[in-house]
Formats: sequence, structure tokens, C-alpha cells
Amino acid sequence: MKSAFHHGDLADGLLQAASSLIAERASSEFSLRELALSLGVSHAAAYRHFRDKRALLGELATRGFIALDEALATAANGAGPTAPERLTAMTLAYIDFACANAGAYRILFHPDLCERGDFPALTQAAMAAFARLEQEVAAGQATGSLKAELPAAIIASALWSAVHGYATLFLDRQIDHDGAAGDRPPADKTVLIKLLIDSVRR
Amino acid sequence: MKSAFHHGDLADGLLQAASSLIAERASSEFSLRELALSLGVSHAAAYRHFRDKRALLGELATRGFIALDEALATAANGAGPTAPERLTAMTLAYIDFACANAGAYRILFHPDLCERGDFPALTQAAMAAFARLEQEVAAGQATGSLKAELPAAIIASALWSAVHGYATLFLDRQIDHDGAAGDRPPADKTVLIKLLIDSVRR
DNA sequence: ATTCCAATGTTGACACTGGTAACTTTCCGG
DNA sequence: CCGGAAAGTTACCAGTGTCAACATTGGAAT
Repeated sequence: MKSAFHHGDLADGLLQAASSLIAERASSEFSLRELALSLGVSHAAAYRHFRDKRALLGELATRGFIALDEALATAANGAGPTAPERLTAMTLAYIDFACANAGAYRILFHPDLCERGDFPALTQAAMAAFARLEQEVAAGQATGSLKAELPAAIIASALWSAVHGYATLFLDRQIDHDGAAGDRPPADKTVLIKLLIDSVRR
Repeated sequence: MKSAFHHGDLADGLLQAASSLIAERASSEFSLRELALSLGVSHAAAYRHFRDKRALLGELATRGFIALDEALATAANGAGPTAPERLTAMTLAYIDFACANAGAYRILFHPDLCERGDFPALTQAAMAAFARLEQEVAAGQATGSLKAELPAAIIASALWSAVHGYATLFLDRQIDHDGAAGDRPPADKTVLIKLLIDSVRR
């Protein structure tokens, strides 16, 4: 037992509690005080472990990007060998991850975290997930199954834009892919992905 | 002089002040109190004109969608007659609008406004902007310049997803299309749009 | 074992926020 | 001219992030 007299590992406890909260309410908003209360600890205890609320958000986002990266890796590993197959699986997994973890996904792009450089680990985790996508594109270009006129990074960011847009529009209830709701446009992630992959195929 | 003994038209004044604030700080966050203060009015005066802060946000978002719709209309009108040309102009205008009006664009998708039905005017404005895009797609299908296998609405929402994703990633500083910044992926809106339009072309 | 210290946690405050109730001022229609 | 509705004010409430001052704990050095 390495530490902790009163709680155990409050830093991790806070992160866990925050994860649960944002998962159950599908929103990225919570207060430090309710977090502390739910752990039976005083409202200021968190400040022994995080400089700010932003710092906690940053750590949460870092873990989120790592989880997202793992989901992408799993999808790619479970798919066939060709780049179009693998990219189809990855983009689909991306959208599914976002929809299944609404609160967590929103935190990845929390406005308070958009100043790059404040949280190096976060930047690194985000870049790692992107690099996985970019590398898959580059591999496809090398094999000849994808267009090679454009840099892999530019193609990858175009793919990212599309799936990110779909995910956020869906989470914000601006589009719908379920039953017929007349008050918002219909959408289809399969169609989006098919159009995307076809547009980069050789 | 139609009315207003103390201020003139506080409802509109508040909306204007909010617009200025979010424009200059490129963020969608502001407090009702600073709004009131900047108009030389007490902090509770706003509640004579808006039930909530949400109501003010809703009105702001409604105006934002209308402005966006106008930007799309202008772009389409200034473009050539073929659907690919027009859609290229519209998607480009969409991204430029978002980047030029960061705060306003964020408000369009503010989490507090995602419950559809709370603000009918907002839903209607958002649907009108989407309808303009969808109609352009449908026109292209009718002329034979765009693929006709898929419903126009599904194609339109795919286009929307892509440009929305690009815009939000850019506003959140997750991608960059300016000089070489090593800490975020490079992107190119022109490439994205070209890929998109080619993927729906016949 | 005793002592000391750094890590951890608590209490109480501060400024700020959105929101409400009760009161006052102003204007307009009868 | 006057009464009531509209518009604005003051005073308050609960909740938030944050900080400083204090208390407690456990392990390390003696």
C-alpha cells in the first residue's frame, strides 16, 4: 500500500466519479463539489490533486483519447487486410464510440482545453489517435488501394472531420438515424462512411 | 418613439451585446450580468424579456441559423448553374462562416439548446438552412449531375456532417490549415470539399 | 520510540453566477 | 387625471470555482 491515509487514491477516485457522472447524464458538465460529496470528502480536497477544474478535465480528456485510440486499434485489427476495409471499420468504430460515450466524447473537445500546450499529455494522446488513422491511410497509399496524390495527413484529417461532424451533430440531436423524426434531418452513418471511403479509394 | 422608458429596446440590446461579446472573445460563454452591466441596466432586468438564459441563447441561435442560411444562399447565387459548382460554393461558405463567427457558430450547437421542441423558431431556422442544402442536392439529382441512388436528405446530412466536423475541429484548434504547426494535424478545406463533391457526383 | 515534516484533508471565506420575490418607476389608454 | 400594466431596481437565495489558514496523518530520520 503505497499511500493515502484518508481516502486511498483520491485523484483516481475523482476521475472515476467524474466518468460515471458524465456517462450517466450523457453530458460533460459536473461540479467539483458534487464529485467531492459523492466520495465523502470535503469540497476543497480535489485541489490537493488537481491545480484546477481544467486540470481534471485535461486528465479526463487524455484518458478519453487513449480509450478512443484503443477502440480504433481494435476495429482495425478485427477488419480485413485492405485499407478500405480497415478504414471503414475504424470510422464506424469512431462514430460508435462517440455515440456510446456521449459525455466522455464531449470532454475530448471541451472549450476549456482548446489551448494547445497547456496539457502536453493530452496533445500527445490526441496526436496518437490521429496518427493511427493517418498511418492506415499511408499504408493504403503504399499498397495502391488508396489515392496517392494527396498527403496522408490531409486525407486523414478529412476523414476525421466527417466522422467527428457526424458524431457531434448526432450527440447534439441535430440529425437522427433512428425512427422517423420530422423535426430533424435524417442521417445514415453507413452511407457517410461509404461515400468517404469511396472518395479516397484509388 | 414606440416604447421603452428606460432603455429603448432592451431585448434587442441584450442580443446585440451578447453578439458583440461572443464575437470579440471568440467564445460562446458570457454572463447575463455582464450583459446587463454593459447596457447600464440592473442584472435582473433581462428577466423581463427572457424567461431564462437559455431563452436568450435560443433567440441568438435562431438568428445565427438565419444568418448562416443567408450566407449559403449568397454563395449559391454567386456560383455557376451546375449542382457540383453550387454545392462547392455552399460548403466552402459554410466553413468560412463558422470560422469567421466562432462564438456565434458555437451557440448554434450549444448543449443547452439540444432538446428539440423547446424553441420552435430555432428548430425551424435550423431546418430551413438544412432544407436549402437538401434542395440543392435534389436539384442536382434531377439534372443528372449528382448520384440519384440515395435520398437527397441523406446525402445532404453527410455533407453537413463533414463541413460541421471540419469547422468545429478547426474552432477547437484540433486541426490547422495555416502555417506548419507540429502539435496538431494539418487540414485543407479545399481538399475536403473536393473529395466530398466528387463522392456525390454522378 | 520519538520527533519532525510533507502530503492530505477540512473549514471558512470570497467573488461570481443564474434565478426569484417584492418593490418602485414610468408610460399609455380609458 | 388616473389606474394598471410594462419595465426596471433592490435584496436575496443557492450553487460554483478558488484560495488561505488550519488540522491531521503517516512515514522517515534521528
